[in-house]
Amino acid sequence: MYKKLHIQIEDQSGLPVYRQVMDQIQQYVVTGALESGDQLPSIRELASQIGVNPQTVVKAYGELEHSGILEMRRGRGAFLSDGARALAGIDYSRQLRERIHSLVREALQAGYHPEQLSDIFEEMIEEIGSSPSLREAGSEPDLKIIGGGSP
Amino acid sequence: MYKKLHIQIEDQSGLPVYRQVMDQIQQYVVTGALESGDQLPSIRELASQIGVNPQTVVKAYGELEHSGILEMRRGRGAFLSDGARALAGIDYSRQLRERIHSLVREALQAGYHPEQLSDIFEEMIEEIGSSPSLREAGSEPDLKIIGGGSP
Amino acid sequence: MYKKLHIQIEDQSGLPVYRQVMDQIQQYVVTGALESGDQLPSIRELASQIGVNPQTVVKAYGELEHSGILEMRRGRGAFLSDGARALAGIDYSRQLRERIHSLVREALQAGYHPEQLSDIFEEMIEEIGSSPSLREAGSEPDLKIIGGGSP
Amino acid sequence: MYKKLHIQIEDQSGLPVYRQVMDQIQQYVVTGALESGDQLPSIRELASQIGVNPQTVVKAYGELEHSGILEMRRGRGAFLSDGARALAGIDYSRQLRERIHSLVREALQAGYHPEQLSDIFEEMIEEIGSSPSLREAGSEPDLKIIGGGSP
DNA sequence: GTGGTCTAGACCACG
DNA sequence: GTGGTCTAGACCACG
Repeated sequence: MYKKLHIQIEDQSGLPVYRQVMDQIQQYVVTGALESGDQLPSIRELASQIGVNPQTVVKAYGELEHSGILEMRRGRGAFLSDGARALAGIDYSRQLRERIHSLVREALQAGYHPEQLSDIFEEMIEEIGSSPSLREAGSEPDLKIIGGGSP
Repeated sequence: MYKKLHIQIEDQSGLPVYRQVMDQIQQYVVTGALESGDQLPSIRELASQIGVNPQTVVKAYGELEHSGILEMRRGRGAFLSDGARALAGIDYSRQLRERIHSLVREALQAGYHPEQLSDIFEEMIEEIGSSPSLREAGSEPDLKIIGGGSP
Repeated sequence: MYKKLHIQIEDQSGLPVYRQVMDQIQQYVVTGALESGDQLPSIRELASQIGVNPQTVVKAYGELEHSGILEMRRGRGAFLSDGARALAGIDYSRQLRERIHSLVREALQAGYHPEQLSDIFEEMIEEIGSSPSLREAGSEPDLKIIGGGSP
Repeated sequence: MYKKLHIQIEDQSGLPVYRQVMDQIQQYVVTGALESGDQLPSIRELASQIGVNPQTVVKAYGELEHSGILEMRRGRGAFLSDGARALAGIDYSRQLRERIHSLVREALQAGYHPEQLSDIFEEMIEEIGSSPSLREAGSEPDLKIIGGGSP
């Protein structure tokens, strides 16, 4: 009935959990993995999946609703709004390139050698790319369609 | 008498202010813009400069002291410790790996292929790594020396 | 649900309040009165019990967390870490040596002969070491268990 | 003209420096090493000897004056008052024994073996007792008479 | 001037 | 309920 999200929380990052949830959902929208009308997991479902308190998901969904990306329909669930993609922000690939750019710039400035940096990247890509949860679904590796279309 | 820091607080980032202060000072140390023995702005000075309560800077400086990067000298000020660069480097390299990890995870999760991602990285590393500005002007990017030499 | 601590603040001692709190909790751990996994009073609870501002307890708990003795779990409380006893023991033994050092220095400085001092020490050690109360009742001297077992 | 004091400041103790100065002077009085009418070093003299700021000694002398132990005579110096010994407190040897007693009790309770404790004591006594600054003066090892009697 | 501690009170994130 | 961060303001120790 809804699309299963793979949300991963990092404790070290310093970012509030609800924000990490928000960011990752928003990212799904930006990449087109989630589309207008799609149903999200219920608050309880997502909370238990990622191992946090339901209130934390309530907060994340609430913020997304506030920004117009999500619509909570009482008794039915959470759905991506019509304008979701436009609201979710700029082109993800541009955003991604910018993040990589500033990361690389900073690291080289901090004294890392290009080869070192390259090695770390390759190591991470291999490590994460070969993890079982991502390997299956191909081009949309972290999204599985659980039920049908939108309501 | 001390080195003026350009610390930029972003309210949107979700990171606590004291953490942003810590991270940016650490970045100065890692890039070599701040060196062992250098005096930092006083707590009150930095607090008023970035517009926060002194206690917030106390917290940031205190954490840096805990990690051995800073030395607080009562009545005299805050100074970079002898092993500052090495210690900051260790911290930074851990943080860098975490940032790369999240970035890669998110990108793969969003549907990028490992090869695509790898290509973008290599491209960025080559582009930035070959720019001449990094090896010259980049070493003291955001710092002005106020007053005389170090104490 | 948590172990009630009897923390006594001495205004005359010259030691900061947060330090007195730290030292006394550490003492509980070293003597085995508090063990790994035990829950401590909440910050607010302890603060109101000893009549100080919560921030003061935050500082004490924070320092103990830094030294690895305590684990703060957001929304759940403060718990003694796994290695608490070993870590507290290291700290304590350092402090003990310092205290003995000052005491001996002061006494010699005040005119005591090394032999006199040595005699007093041996006398005390023998007197206290042979008292039976130490091996029985002494192990949980100031602690009452509130509520059920440990979490 | 005045009695030279050997004051030793310990940075780790957490006690304010001015208080360590006070305590040690008071101790000299209690043990009889300093007597009514004796002149103390000047503020500057003592400050430079122990390596602290003169204001710190001002504070210590001020507190001792406040408690009636010291008399500051403008332009002449600092002298022990008539009632100094009575005001300085109880018999030092009793006080010393009490400190040793609670230290030993605590350490045994914390799990130290009597032999361990004894070893630490002997080690400290030997180490400090053989230090050159204490070896010379015999029964009043840390006090040298610099000038004559009281004014 | 410098850092260090503490209070009273607020609001947030999380369970 | 729990801990975490921040403010405004005070006073202390030290140089």
